[in-house]
Amino acid sequence: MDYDHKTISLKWQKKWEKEHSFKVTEDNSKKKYYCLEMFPYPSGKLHMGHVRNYAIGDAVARYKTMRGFNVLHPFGWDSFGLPAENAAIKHGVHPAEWTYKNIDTMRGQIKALGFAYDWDREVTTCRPEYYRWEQLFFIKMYEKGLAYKKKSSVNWCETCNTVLANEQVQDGKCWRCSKNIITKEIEQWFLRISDYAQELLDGLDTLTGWPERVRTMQKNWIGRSEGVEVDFTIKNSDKKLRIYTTRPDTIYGVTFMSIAPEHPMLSSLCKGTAQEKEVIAFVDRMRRTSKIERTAEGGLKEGVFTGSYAINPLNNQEVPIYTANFVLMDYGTGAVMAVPAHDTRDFDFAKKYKIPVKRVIFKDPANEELNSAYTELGTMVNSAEFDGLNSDVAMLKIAEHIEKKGFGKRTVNYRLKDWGISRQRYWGCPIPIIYCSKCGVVTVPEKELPVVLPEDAKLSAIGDDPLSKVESFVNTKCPKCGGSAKRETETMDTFVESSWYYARYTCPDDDKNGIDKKRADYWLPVDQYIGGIEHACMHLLYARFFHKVLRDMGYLSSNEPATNLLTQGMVIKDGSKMSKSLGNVVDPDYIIEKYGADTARMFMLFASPPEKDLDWNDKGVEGCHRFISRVWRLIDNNLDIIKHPYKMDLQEISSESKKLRNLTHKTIKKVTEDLDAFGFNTSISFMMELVNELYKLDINTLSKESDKAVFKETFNALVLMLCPFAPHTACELWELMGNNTDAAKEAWPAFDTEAVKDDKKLVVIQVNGKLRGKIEVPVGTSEENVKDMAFNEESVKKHLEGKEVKKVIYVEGKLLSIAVSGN
RNA sequence: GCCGGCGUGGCGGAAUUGGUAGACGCAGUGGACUCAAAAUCCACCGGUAGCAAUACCUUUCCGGUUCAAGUCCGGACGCCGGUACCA
Repeated sequence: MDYDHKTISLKWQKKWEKEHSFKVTEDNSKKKYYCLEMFPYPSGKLHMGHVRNYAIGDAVARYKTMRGFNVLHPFGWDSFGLPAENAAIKHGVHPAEWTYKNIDTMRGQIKALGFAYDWDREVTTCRPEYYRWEQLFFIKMYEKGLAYKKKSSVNWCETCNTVLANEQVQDGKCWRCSKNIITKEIEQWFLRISDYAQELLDGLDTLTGWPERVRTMQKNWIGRSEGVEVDFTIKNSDKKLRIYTTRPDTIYGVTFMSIAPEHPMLSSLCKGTAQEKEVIAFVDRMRRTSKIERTAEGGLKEGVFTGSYAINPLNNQEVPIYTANFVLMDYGTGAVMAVPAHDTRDFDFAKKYKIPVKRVIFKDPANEELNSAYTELGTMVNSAEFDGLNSDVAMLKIAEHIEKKGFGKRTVNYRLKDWGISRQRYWGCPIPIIYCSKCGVVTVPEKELPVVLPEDAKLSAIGDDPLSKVESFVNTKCPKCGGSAKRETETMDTFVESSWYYARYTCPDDDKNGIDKKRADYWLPVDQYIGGIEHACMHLLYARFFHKVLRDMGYLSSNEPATNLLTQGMVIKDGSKMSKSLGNVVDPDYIIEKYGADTARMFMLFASPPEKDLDWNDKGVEGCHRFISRVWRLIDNNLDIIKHPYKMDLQEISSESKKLRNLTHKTIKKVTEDLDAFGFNTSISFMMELVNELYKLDINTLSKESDKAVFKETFNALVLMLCPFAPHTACELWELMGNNTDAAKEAWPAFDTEAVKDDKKLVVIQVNGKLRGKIEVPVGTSEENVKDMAFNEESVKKHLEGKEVKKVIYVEGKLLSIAVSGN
């Protein structure tokens, strides 16, 4: 019977669907294993990156199932977001219609690949059954002070009268009307992730199952720094300007100050001075520049003198105050002391505006010319009583001095900013807030949740705070006083939905609290999370934050969402990332149709290790297809032996069979070990080697029952090992081989520790590091005997003639290295 | 600029963590089967010299440590990813 991938795939997919084969429930008698791939945004059709992600996850889930774990492997849709709205604007389809259509298409594709998902747990984030809980969490966060409103800047297009996402800004211009965009300050909702900065940082040490580079990236992203806040008095005023510095040791080298253009003190600093006009013009120009442009890499450092001076509390020196584009209002205090001698940026700025440079740290006190800022440690000078100290010691002493004198205090700062979640968009989760002219900001009562996204928003208005134009939505009653009130018309960032979906999967039907603590605690944390490296900082940090918030609100008990993380590489074709714009996209449907789901999945795992980028190659796919067909033919041709219940007597088997058994068990051992380490590519290559050997075997030599039993044992193991990679083919073969059990539920084959033992070892002989011979020795041969054999080996002997042996090193059963001298 | 990562045949990639460099697959070459082709099966397949045995070279480049380096250390070059000028 020929290998017919279409019929086989369909047969098993139907069976899995009908029987809910991968449905799981909590079972305390088994060890749980929660395997999760990052859920997709339903953008239209599946791309190869998805196939790769889910092929990896499915191999893990199926393998762990066979290893006896109670495996939770769910799937869902991250279905709120900008592309649905863009489609609405462009094609006039309702975002909901567009989204659900895409979900149906993609679900069909996923099912055609035969992944072992528990479809009874499917979650779709744009449905009220999902987002109502998000609204509840938001309200609880608001009550705890974790959600708050503040003014914050956004990209604003004055022509379209709308907020733009960073990706909608192209070269500082609006992507739709190509007009310049400006920075605008508006009131927005924030989640206080900064409250958890220290815990998020400390937690990284516990995440030993995460890639080191993701932990490093998050650490840098959180960016803890220890420094000092110091108050500088303004000359001719009783006002003080507070700055933050991580380098108090350089404070005697301050020659000017820089403050952000948005700094609240700026207008009073320049008021009535000769510079006032210039400052106002500068601030206005900064406002007219987009956020992106202003903070662009390698951007020009510029600023203007405010006309005011500050007094350095340590030496009473007067220094000019500038406003500069590179000082950011939302980090530290929005003001910095500038030390050009010891800070690169300040150095450039001082050179440009001819501000004096004063050195306070020297490496070598001899006259060193300064061509750039000296940022290293050294000896203190020009720093009053701190002269002569090492700068690292001075850093501490000066900080203490500042605190003692009341000039300021030591503080810890984080780069991590609070998470702005307001979006002036339609296709998102409504923020459950009501504004009442009498009662102010009021939360929607729990029993009135969900605040359902109205379906009748005008598509033409989408992109321009659309909810504000749906009167039936906006106008409501105040839950407190009953008077007329207005709803919040902003929706939440879609990163909010993806911050807790993994918890919802544990109890997707819960209608009491959103998260059923008992079930959540059984399954969480996720044992293996799999997804792209691009989510290293944003999604993965938000999810960690949310997890801790949910824990503190009593919804779950664990501290982190996922114990192990695998970051998979991109799918590349012809040297660049597969993308529609480059026209190098390979359609998964075509591959499934031509070669079958098993081949498509196996190639994804075989072509490269999971963390690395995968180079797509049509011919390579054929290689995997050939392998699967080779296994099929081999079994199909020998079914009469394989189906027969032969008994194995290890005393009876021939030396040929002993060799085969040795190879089989070694293969089981290696495949198992590599699967535990996600070495899918090497696992598959070991199976290929086994199959290559089986093709060389002369079946006619299998005369004894025990030899046939060994042959049969090999196929049993091979087919079971194939399950995580090519489940349809493996299940079909298992059935053909006369088994009436489900291969996917069978126990993973175990290797026989006796069978993997070799009775001979190959010892490699090196002379002065060069390979000069190989000898086969029985296991257990003494070092002396190996040496004797090696020194008598012809190929070795001739390299030793006339030379003095200086050193001989023996690595048991592996290598003998001889070091000689002389010619 | 800063941070993180990578560099092995014509190509994707292996290499027991310092111990035979190039497993496995693709492409290629030769053969078997076939009227022929496809499919399939078998063999070869880093470079130079040689009929051959073999010798020398070879993991981006230069240097170091070691009996032994793709692997460790120092430097250079190249590529990829992240990026919020973080005081």
